[in-house]
Amino acid sequence: MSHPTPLARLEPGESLTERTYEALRDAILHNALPPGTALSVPSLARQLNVSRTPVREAVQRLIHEGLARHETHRGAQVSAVDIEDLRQLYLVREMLEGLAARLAAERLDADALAGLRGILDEHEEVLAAGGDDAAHIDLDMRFHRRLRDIAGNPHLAAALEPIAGRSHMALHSLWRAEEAPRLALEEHRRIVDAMAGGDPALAEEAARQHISRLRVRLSRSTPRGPQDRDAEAADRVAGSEGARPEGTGGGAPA
Amino acid sequence: MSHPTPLARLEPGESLTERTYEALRDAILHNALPPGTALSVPSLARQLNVSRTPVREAVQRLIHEGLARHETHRGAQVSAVDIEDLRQLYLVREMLEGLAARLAAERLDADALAGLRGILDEHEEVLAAGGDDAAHIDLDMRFHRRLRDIAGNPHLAAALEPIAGRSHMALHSLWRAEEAPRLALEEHRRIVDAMAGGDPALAEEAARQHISRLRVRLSRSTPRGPQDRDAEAADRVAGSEGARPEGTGGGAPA
DNA sequence: GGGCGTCATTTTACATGCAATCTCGCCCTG
DNA sequence: CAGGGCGAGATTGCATGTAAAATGACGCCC
Repeated sequence: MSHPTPLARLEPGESLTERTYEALRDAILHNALPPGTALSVPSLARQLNVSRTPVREAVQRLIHEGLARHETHRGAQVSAVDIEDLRQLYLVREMLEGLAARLAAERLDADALAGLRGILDEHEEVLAAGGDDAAHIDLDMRFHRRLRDIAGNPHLAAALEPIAGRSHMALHSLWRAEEAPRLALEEHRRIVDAMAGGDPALAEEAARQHISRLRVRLSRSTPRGPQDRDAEAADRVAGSEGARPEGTGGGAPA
Repeated sequence: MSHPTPLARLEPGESLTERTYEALRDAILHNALPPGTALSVPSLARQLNVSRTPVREAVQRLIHEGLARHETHRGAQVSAVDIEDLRQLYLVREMLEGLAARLAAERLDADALAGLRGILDEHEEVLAAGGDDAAHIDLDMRFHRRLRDIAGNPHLAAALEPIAGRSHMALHSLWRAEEAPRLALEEHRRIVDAMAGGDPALAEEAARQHISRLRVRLSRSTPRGPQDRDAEAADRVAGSEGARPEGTGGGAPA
């Protein structure tokens, strides 16, 4: 059996456009269509056995969300998220995940808490079973997606979704099953604990620190860092309780 | 001369899809297509003298950015941003505008500063000349858009753009040329002053307070506010210098 | 007179046609 | 053998065709 297409068959349900979009999106986020892959509309249409129209619309949606890039008369290709992109993405994510955690903490109920804990437990199992990178990234995505669902602010979710998506894309090429996954899980736990403890401000701070540390680890793993010095220091020092509400913080006043 | 269409003629330049999108977007943001207006693809195509394809794609883009809503087999219509939406939008905007102001302050150069000050001056003139709501809203949009351009983070700009767009849509139905425009201008000035003073943290705080106060004024003008009490108090007290970096802030730790 | 089924119209969602444009490999030239 | 131009094929961008579905008006029956 040959594998001319890495795309999952379209699942039944919504419109063709919607299903095509989801198939492509999942393929990209799971790295089945790695960055740089050309997204030729006619070719995808043939592979998925649909006409070009829904594929075209799905690809445009991907472009809007930044999962693909577009050049006139040259078509689309899966975005490459480079280190600088990721750094900038994390700056935005830090604010938004913090807000999401705060709102989610304010609205937390038993079901929501159980759902989050369930994801954490699954995550723990995956890590214990030996690190499967893809599985870890998937659980990371599910955790954060669940969190913003609980937050109950659709505008926040809409803003955060593409940013989180692009962040996760980059992980496929950056994470080599080191310590990072375990650190991430620990930090997820800290967020959930703050939420369960009924402390929205602490939850916000924990979520911000989580992203902030991802950014710092990124800086460490790459020999670029100009002004990342102080951030690294903050990461080394920061305890588990909400230190400065500033999280990343700008420089001191002139 | 009859006005069968409130849509500006398509401006020459980019692709038809792009120009159609911009025409529709501007019409919505300037309230030429008020919330609830049906966006029938064939009808718009006739009015704009293009085929349905570019119109369809433009409408989908609007939907994606939240300027229009979509129901299956029922087409799209211009979104209605209600009070609750606006409150939730402001929560997100507060974080993002704060980040934008901080980043912009860090990257500020003479040109950028002159550009911002120019907008402020124009704004002052408009207010002095007597309040034209539409002109004010337009300048407000231009100010914030310029700010995020200066910030130089495309991911932030992409996240903020639709949120700011929807926020501004709502103003058409909410602002009745009272004190709000002047307050907004004063707060814009405070942001720019902090940036000019080389204080990114203060700029961030000023931007957050700006949005936070918009939200509080919103709560005051509508008899809803459940937990807005403390926010109103904060607004009354807050001085011009960066008080708590928290801005809106959650409660104290348990 | 009011509720209900029916039908015409309109629209969406998808399919396909087509010209202009781009890419890329091949061949010709020096 | 290197370099440049050329042409074949593929792709984009836009236009249009079409079945299925929804809406709303109309008339009919009770």
